[in-house]
Amino acid sequence: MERNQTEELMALQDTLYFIGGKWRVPIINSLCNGNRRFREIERSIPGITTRMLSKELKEMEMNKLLVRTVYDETPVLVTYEPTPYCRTFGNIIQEMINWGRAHRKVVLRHA
Amino acid sequence: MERNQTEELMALQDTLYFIGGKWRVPIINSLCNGNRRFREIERSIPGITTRMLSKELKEMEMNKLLVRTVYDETPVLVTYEPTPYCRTFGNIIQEMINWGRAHRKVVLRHA
DNA sequence: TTTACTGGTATACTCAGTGATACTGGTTAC
DNA sequence: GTAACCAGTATCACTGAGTATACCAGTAAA
Repeated sequence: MERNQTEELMALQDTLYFIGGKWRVPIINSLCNGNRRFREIERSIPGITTRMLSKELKEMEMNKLLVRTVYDETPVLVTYEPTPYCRTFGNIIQEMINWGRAHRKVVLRHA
Repeated sequence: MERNQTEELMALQDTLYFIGGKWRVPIINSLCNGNRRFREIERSIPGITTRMLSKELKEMEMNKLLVRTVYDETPVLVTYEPTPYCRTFGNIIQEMINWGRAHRKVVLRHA
């Protein structure tokens, strides 16, 4: 019981650490919704800056959450494709969306 | 489709805002696991400081996530009881625990 | 009487995450 | 020629979430 509680907490904190930060989850969601190009993702998440998006996408590429592909066309075309690993967050994100919908009236957003 | 995507994102960001911060989710989890007293909760979450726990518990009381009760015994006894509202995070937390377990090997914790 | 528990408060600090703004080099459309 | 798109980079500034450490009053056990 006690041991189990500790193990649960560690699993929980691993997850929290991995999706920590303000933008990681919205970006995963955007990719899973079919957005692929930089400006497309940027537009799909109001409030995010190019700087933060760029930074997050780089980290996510390193963490194997997405694959960045540069097509040598003209003009140059870059796509960000979510990996199957990225999609393992589907359940968490869906539950978060469910919660947000159910409690829309309660939460006061910060501007 | 486009409209729907925006609505989803807002629900998602509401949730993220509400459970934002490093300690909120672990505290909810601790309460839901049956921990009730201040030092008990504190011990159940390694790394948290009294200051952060105190701060979070106050906010959570204001947000109706828990009820703080002072029993006028000797020595004084204080309990923190999760509300049904608090328990609505059960699904999200369970999914986070599941994810953490499944990907234990991949994540590198900080410290 | 000294140690350790309870439920916290007080003060000071720090730094990572985020925001704001501007800019680049190339392409296409008007 | 100029305006707007693409995919970003470069600086600078900031702030508040989180850390570290110490402390308090009361109770109780050794």
